[in-house]
Amino acid sequence: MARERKIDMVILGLLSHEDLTGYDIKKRIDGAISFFWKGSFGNIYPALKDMEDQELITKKDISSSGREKIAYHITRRGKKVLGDWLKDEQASNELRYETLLKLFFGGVQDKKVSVRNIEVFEEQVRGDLELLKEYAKTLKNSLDDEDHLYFYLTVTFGIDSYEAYLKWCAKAKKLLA
Amino acid sequence: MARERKIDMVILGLLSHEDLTGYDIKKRIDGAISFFWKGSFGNIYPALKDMEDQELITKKDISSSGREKIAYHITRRGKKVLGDWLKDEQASNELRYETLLKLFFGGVQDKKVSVRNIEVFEEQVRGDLELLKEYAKTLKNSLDDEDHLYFYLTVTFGIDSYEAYLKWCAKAKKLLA
DNA sequence: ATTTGATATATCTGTTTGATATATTAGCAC
DNA sequence: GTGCTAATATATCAAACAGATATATCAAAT
Repeated sequence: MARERKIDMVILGLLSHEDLTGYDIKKRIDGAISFFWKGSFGNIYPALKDMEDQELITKKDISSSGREKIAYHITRRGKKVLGDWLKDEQASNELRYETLLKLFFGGVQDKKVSVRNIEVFEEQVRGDLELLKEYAKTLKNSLDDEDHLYFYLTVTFGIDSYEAYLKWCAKAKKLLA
Repeated sequence: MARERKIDMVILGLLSHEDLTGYDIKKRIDGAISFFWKGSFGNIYPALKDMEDQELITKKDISSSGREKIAYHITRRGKKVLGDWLKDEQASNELRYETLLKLFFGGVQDKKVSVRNIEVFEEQVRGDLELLKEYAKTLKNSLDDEDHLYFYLTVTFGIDSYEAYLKWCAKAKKLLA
């Protein structure tokens, strides 16, 4: 069965706004998107090749002098595929938190080890939360721009859940003390 | 570079409590652990083979009549590896939420599509939250049992974040209305 | 002049996912 | 007791993904 390759949708989504090179796409994914989805050169470049074969995107050589540069543009077929995916109600939402895994098996070690693991997690979250709050502050004043609105929604998702994480951290440390 | 295979740690963690077959391990992972980590036969069975070669686990044939059955037991070396992983402070915590991806690119479609995607997410979360609350209710009365305590902590993490998700869903739908 | 870091391409190895294949056993309906 | 179905139990395969690496250009600072 030909499984649906999710990276295709990420790329089509990005290309629906502007033409981009593979490298640009990677940078965009590493930005705000990375809070809820990741991508690597190892799947971006093959996906671009495949999608060009399927005529979901077209490429244009925009090399300047020695530097090779290929920009990709979404086709009508590509927009159709993106739209169908958006309208498809099923969505896989997965957490992959090594910290929780370590906590689950925490009984193997001294409680201090678990407390320390929670503290490390707490620091990570605190840092990311600050970043997200910066985003939110900037976006909040331009929610009439539709793209900003959708971006803002994903950012507030991050803020709300990270704040819940921090509250949990405090409770968890107390229970282990 | 020999990357650390996370499924190894899940398996060692489970085997640190009791001897299990590959099938048992899969069932355990599909239970409460699946909220924060997944596993499949496709990586469990190869991992068991490798870890036996590395003498982190030993196998024992417990077949009865025709049915082939192999139980695995953790070795001292295995316990060492598990302990080292628990003490290692670095941990990768990743969200992979297709719903947020769809929302991020929501501008491509009518707002109703995004609202519907949030509603579907909301239903998923509500269902999982109920399950987690069941777990919590049972565990809460036996927190002096260390294993229950650690299990309880991961469960409350789920409850707290899912409750934050639901609040966000309400806000997000309002903003899109 | 040179070194560093960012840009830009692409591939490789290993890991994980999801589906499939194969066969046994237990429980239930008829 | 026969046949059906679901659960048990093994294992493999293709596709997708992650992370590292290779190669080379370009811009900017030293």
